[in-house]
Amino acid sequence: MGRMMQGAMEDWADMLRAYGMKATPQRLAVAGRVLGRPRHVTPQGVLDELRREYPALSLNTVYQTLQRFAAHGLLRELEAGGRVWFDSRTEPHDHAICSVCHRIEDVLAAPESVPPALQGWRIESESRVWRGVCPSCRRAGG
Amino acid sequence: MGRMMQGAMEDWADMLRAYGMKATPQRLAVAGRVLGRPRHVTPQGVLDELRREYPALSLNTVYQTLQRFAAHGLLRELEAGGRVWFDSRTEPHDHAICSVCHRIEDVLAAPESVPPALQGWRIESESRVWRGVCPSCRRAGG
DNA sequence: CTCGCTGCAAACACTTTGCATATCT
DNA sequence: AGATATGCAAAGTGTTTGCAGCGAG
Repeated sequence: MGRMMQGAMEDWADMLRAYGMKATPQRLAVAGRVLGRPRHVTPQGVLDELRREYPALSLNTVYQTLQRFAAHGLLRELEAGGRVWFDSRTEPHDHAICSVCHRIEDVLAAPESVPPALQGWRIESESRVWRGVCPSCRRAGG
Repeated sequence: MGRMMQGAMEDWADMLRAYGMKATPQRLAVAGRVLGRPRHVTPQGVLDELRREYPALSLNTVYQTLQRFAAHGLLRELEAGGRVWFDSRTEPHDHAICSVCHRIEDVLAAPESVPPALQGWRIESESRVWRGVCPSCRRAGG
């Protein structure tokens, strides 16, 4: 993402309004942190990152903002490790979760067909998750 | 499972001891309810089922028992809908979750190979989950 | 008898809700 | 001005922990 910060912020403001959301400073801050490059974040994590810049930002607002973004398809919501995560990569893809550092990594694998056992279902989404130890944690002696 | 209850209970007791676990009435009750036929249960759900028979049974004990079973490979642990589930089907398989009735159904699909993007990982487990509306909820107007 | 297990209750972690105030348009 | 968003705090859920007493081996 080569855009300058100021330009990007303006983009976010316009985009929020295009989706019928008010462009508040809090939402712009969250958008600037989360959207535009692939990331996996939790609400608490976003709050921690933004607290220095926005001391009054509340966890509640972060939750609502992320959920609103997800509802508009700007983020994908997923759960892992008993937490909710929001993934800014919107194209279909899968995930690998490290059981040591708990980070989530995108896996761009070939899509596969829905198995015949699911005849009669109306499928809304599919997800594949691998769990294991990531290369850097293996090196560190995982 | 055509066995008689008493016989099955004895089997569980022997199995528990074989795994180094004491064969307490609570564990036998949980084993009898959960093991031996394919089921997806939550700790609270198991407690609800057993409360009539074991009024003093505690949620804590159910948690510990299910986790102990999972640690020995008698159950598979998975999370969905912000809850922990224990799956008594131990062979590799996938899951479909109904977004209306929230039930989890087993999907016996052909296994697939680990994508090349995961080179360098030590893979511990793989899971595929489809979300959608199950046939009976569709019929009911989902 | 001994060690492990159970049950109770409190502690935890994460998420949601209610409402008065502040802010965007 | 009007509608919506924010922040605070409290309530809700689900899970884990601590510990005295109990019970299986």
